[in-house]
Amino acid sequence: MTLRRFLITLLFVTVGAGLWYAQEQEVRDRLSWMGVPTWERLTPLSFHRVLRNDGFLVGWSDVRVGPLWVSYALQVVDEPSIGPRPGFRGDWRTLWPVTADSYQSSGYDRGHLAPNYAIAAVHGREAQHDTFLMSNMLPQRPGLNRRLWQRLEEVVMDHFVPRFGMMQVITGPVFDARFTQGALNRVGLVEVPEAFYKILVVPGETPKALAFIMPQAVTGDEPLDRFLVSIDRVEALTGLDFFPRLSEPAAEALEARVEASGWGVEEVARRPGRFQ
DNA sequence: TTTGGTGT
Repeated sequence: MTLRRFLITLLFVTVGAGLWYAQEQEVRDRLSWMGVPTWERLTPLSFHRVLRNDGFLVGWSDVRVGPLWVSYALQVVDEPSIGPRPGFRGDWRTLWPVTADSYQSSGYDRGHLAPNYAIAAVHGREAQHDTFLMSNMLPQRPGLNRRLWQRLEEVVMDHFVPRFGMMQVITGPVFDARFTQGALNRVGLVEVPEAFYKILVVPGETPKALAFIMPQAVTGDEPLDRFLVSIDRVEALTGLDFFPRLSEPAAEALEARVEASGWGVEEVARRPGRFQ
């Protein structure tokens, strides 16, 4: 009798775990392309766990006390209706006490990784709410956050997405490898990145990709194409492996070089920002 | 405000 009860319990647990796993895979496939980023070599600095949000995924590091990447899809929206900006909020899933006032008087902005406007336009109000979780923030210098990065976000949604119809985006931090410049440089508990990357992919038979790395110290008026890099370069600086399900030849074709032809970058590289 | 913080 007890054995039978045990076997029935085991059956339920197995089926439940299987259903959870299948659903998790389905969500991850929908919010990423060719697999979520993973680590090239497993070290404490590259280890992360995946937080599921409405409209985007976050690769959360308990060592950096911040996200290592976010992944989301964008598509053309004819008449986006954007609700007002909700307030910043802590995320209990991170366990770390990072709250809305954690960056207070630090000189750093709470910089969105998954952006408010684009996520709200494409994925709706609940998703917009999730972009204001502190697990989606990193300390960003105002000149970068409000100016150069804002210009890049605007160009993605207003130029690249209409040009190609849809786009997969991965964005995140680059940390300084030097211990005192990196691991010890924190706002509260959160490690301050030295730069940020953004990878844009147009899926298809011959996928196209564009990658940028932008440092903290910018004026904000720089042309965007000054910051173009290869995906291999981003992988070397972050220790992450992007698009792990891509075959070796396809990865080589997509990641080894800067291939900006067809994107029309020069048309938008000097487009001015909205602020200041 | 398609980004934000500071000081009142």
